[in-house]
Amino acid sequence: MTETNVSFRALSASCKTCSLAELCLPRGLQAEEFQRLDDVIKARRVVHAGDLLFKEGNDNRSIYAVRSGSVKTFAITESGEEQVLGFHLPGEIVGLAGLDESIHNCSSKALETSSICEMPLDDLEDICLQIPSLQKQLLKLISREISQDHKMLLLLAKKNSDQRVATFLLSLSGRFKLRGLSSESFMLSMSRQDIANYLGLAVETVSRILTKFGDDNIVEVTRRSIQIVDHDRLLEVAST
Amino acid sequence: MTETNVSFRALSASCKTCSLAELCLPRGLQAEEFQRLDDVIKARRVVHAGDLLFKEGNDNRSIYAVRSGSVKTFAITESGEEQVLGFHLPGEIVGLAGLDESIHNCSSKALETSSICEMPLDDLEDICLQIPSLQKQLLKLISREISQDHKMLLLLAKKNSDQRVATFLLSLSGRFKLRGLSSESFMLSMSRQDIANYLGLAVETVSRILTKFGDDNIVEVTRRSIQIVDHDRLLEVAST
DNA sequence: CGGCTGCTTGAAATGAGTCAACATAGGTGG
DNA sequence: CCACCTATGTTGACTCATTTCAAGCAGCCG
Repeated sequence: MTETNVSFRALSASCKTCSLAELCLPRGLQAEEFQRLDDVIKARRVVHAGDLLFKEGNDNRSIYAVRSGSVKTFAITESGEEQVLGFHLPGEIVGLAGLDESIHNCSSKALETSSICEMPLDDLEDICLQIPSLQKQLLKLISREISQDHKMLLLLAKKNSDQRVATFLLSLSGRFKLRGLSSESFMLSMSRQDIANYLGLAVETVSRILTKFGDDNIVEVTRRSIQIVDHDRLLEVAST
Repeated sequence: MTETNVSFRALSASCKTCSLAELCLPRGLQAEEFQRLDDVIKARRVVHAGDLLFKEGNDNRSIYAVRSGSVKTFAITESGEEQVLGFHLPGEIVGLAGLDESIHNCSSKALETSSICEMPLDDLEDICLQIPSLQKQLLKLISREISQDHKMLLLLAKKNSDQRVATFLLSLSGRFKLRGLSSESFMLSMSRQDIANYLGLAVETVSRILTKFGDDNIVEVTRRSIQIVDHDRLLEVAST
């Protein structure tokens, strides 16, 4: 086995592991190390809209990589309502919040037909001990998760409804771009209900704002298809 | 060096490290391991109200344990406002969000005269490789941080102002209790401004609600001193 | 072709914010 | 030691953004 770094191309070529890019790419693993990581990963699994990836209270500690499709994570409040905590697109990791107490403290559901890779955490922790750079990378990912949550706290605490929706659209746009997809034209895989829930707004408010953005020629919205027409104005709205 | 587990009493006896209970206690480190951890910790440091522990963009990656006093963490928004992300009481760890990108992505400021232990992350990561249980414990702590943030997202997205303030008081109460302090009677080290900012409310709203809780004989509030009179009613308000 | 679910739109209700004035505590300096 | 000054906190009146309630519309599936 050679000592060359595993490139993004090589990762992508490996069917089982291509969605692990986020976990191992930034530091560049040695091929041997990469193989060890590869062994941990269970075969990918196809889920359909509404299927649960994992459930609050689950004792099966794993993290999941979205290969294709999309999922949402959510918690259930004392009063039984759902709180959407985040949406996860292809290439992103889900389940990093569930490392405590050996159980997941939130649930995850597929928004559409999706392909998912599962990595049992016990195994992952073990090879982290063997591959220091992987441990660092895992910590980084989790830390990034916290940063993301902090952005969300800020959004909920300080931004008005226009800013929230604009920020949401820009976040999706940026993440699509990162994965090489169109940042200006995409489909929403989540319902207005999910968006509203996530942004702490009423469905009606989200609907009204999308219509308004449409009237103002900032985006073109047709049902779940989004076309960002004026990226700059959207940016302006998001931070104003 | 004996192989006995380090007890809480032993930890507490160690001046330098007593606030590390949260990091090493739950799994019980061996004495030798404990010594290695102890070596990482820089001497404790006394900070005064308004002093910065660390600053956004700092390249000095460390986590901090609050030994006495209290601190807040906060981020600065694009428009220059402050967003309070959390308050940290004695025995709690600060700075877990800053492991990514080699910089802290939020800042931390002392709310009163406080004693703080600093642990450089590079050293901590190194000994994590030698002490697997410590790695798990660190992951758990970070994961708990995420859970806490999720609770906060839920609060900001779903709860009204009464519920937010009630939840806040109960959170403090519970954390004081956990550290062996009175859960029914305590001092707020943070200003109304900080509370309001944290809860996504206006100062006036926080003030009004505290007054109302006082009128309803749920708590007694005198400036920054809080006495919880009717814990059950407070619980009821928080979740209603 | 219904019927269902998800989305949009309008009108009315309301919770929280804003603005402004006032109160009190703690600190400073004459 | 007292008088003043500034910080922080409280209270009231008014405004407004967002929610709630209610109705109508459109795409989709059996």
